[in-house]
Amino acid sequence: MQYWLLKSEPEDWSWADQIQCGMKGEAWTGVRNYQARNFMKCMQCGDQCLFYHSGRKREIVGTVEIIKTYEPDPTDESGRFGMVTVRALQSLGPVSLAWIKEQSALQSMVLLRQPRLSVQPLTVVEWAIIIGQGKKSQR
DNA sequence: GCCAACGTTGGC
DNA sequence: GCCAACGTTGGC
Repeated sequence: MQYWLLKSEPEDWSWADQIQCGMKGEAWTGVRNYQARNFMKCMQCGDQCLFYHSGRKREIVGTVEIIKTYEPDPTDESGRFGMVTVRALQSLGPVSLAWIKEQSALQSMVLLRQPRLSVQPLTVVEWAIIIGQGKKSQR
């Protein structure tokens, strides 16, 4: 079981959108970066991911689960990139990028080192710290 | 709106 | 195969 972080511009695909499609989930299309693609190829059903809003928001707002592994992305005409399918698991109180930057235990997160990478691996520790904070800051 | 970081493209 | 030019992403 692996942990990941997925980034999305809320204007394109928001946490509210993700929740709205419920148990059937939604295809995570549009990744056009080889490093991100390679991480998606490693994903297995049951792996869990933090859902991060990039752009204006810059915060983690929930978790999703992989329910379908890597397959070709029909929105990619070149045929080079693929997608996975994810469904919403739970909402979290927002965990902001600013907060993450303040945590000494989170300084090695890929999010801080490679801010442009849209699919990233997480360590169990990073996952646990952020989930803890997300539950604490809920409502 | 700006800019740094990074990825891709294309000429050589 | 190198590298300059260019485009995109995303934080500030």
